[in-house]
Amino acid sequence: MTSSPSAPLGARARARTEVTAAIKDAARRQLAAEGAARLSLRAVARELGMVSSALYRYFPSRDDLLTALITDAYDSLGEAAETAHARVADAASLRRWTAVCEAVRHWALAHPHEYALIYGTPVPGYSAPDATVPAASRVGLLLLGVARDAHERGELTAPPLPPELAPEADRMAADLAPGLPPAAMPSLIAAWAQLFGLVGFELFGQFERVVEAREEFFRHAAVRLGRAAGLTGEDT
Amino acid sequence: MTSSPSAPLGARARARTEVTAAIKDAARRQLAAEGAARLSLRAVARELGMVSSALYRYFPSRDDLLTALITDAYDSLGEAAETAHARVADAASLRRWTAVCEAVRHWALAHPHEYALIYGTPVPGYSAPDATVPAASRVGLLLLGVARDAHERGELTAPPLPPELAPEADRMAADLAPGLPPAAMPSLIAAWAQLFGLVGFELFGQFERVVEAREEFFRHAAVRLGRAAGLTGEDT
DNA sequence: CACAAGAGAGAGCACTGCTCTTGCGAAGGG
DNA sequence: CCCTTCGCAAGAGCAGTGCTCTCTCTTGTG
Repeated sequence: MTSSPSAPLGARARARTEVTAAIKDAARRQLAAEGAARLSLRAVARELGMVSSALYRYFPSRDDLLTALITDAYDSLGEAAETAHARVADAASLRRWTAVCEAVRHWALAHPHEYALIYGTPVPGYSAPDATVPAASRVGLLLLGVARDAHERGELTAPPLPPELAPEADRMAADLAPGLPPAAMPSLIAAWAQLFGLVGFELFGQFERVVEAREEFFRHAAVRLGRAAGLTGEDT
Repeated sequence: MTSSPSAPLGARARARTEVTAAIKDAARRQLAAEGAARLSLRAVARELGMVSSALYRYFPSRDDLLTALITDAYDSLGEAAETAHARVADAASLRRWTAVCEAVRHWALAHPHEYALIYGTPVPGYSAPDATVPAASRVGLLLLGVARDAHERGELTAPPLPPELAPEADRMAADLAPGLPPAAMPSLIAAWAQLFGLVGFELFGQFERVVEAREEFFRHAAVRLGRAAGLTGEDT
């Protein structure tokens, strides 16, 4: 224990957090330049003028460094989506929905390797060590929030639901979005996943020779995604 | 050149193709067990009782081995989808659509690492060296084929299209599916990408604590995906 | 049958993640 | 104010990786 929290914090601890940040920065640079597969602890150490073994004082393993980067990436994407949403907070529901979708796409195009890190192949065997869960949920929760507002304004109509999906829909609503009609949940969750299908395909080259007018294509797809999720009204 | 094609083929060439196949088999086993990141040339060689340098007679680099596995994976998925489709060749369009979707999902669940290899993060920097294109297109073309049949039966209604997307839609129809109404193309392409969003999210753990009744959820989502793509009629 | 071409072995280079030991210097208690 | 502890970095080293080069021997083929 060192003194009170968020106070002086001890010169030693301060240095530690600084070095930790420097390591993450260098790692993020390498990640952006070369991708997660080529991220090397030794190269990071070299860039910082330290020796590789010294890094292990800050991150017990390469995977832990990656986990830190993953959480940061989720947060960065979540924040980008949230600020984009805030910028159109007064618009109609569908407009806000597409704003979030486009923010996700733009962030992904701007940070392809970080996007790959969080929505591509899970890197080490697999992971997602629970600590990443809140950060990972931000975009999904944001979309659900848009839907909830739409519901309150009467701009959400749940599509018909097959009876065998009713209990699952009830559970989803109870767990994830109390206040939303259960029948709307499956479509919303599906739209969330489908959004990342669109983004991932564009980013990972699947649209090569298939979709040329990417911007217009995505904008249209986002609107239709919102409609499929139950949003009504104009996309002004 | 050795003799006529597909004839005796020379005992030497035969041995070569056999060893090549054995290498790919061993590599595929390792891929399925450990994932692409942990696939090691030396381990493959060990399993085959050869020395690592001998492998380079057959694959000039690790990435070339991976590329071969990628093509095989695309083909395996494509074949699975095609046989599943053939099995319901007489059913209504929407039923055939969902059959393909479910085949994709089941193949992915059965071959997670191979799915990750082709639809996850591009492994080495990036690749897709054109040789993979035909294999990679099979599922997409199959879905377009379902749509074309539906169109001929009058079971496809193109959704409204914003005017700025019209030229792109024309190009898509001309390049990918002559015989389909251009206005249907963007929705079909989007549905194709969105299908893999659903599958990828389930496979990569994004549905943890979110979707529990995966089977029912996906079946419903696939139907709605087909409807969003323009398919009408029953999903018998 | 002679011989070149093909295939495998082995050593070695540069690199990786990670561990363990050693020395140093600053932080903090008596 | 001294002295001890503790955090930090360095270095050597281990096991593993992809890949190259050279050498040898087998084997199919003209």
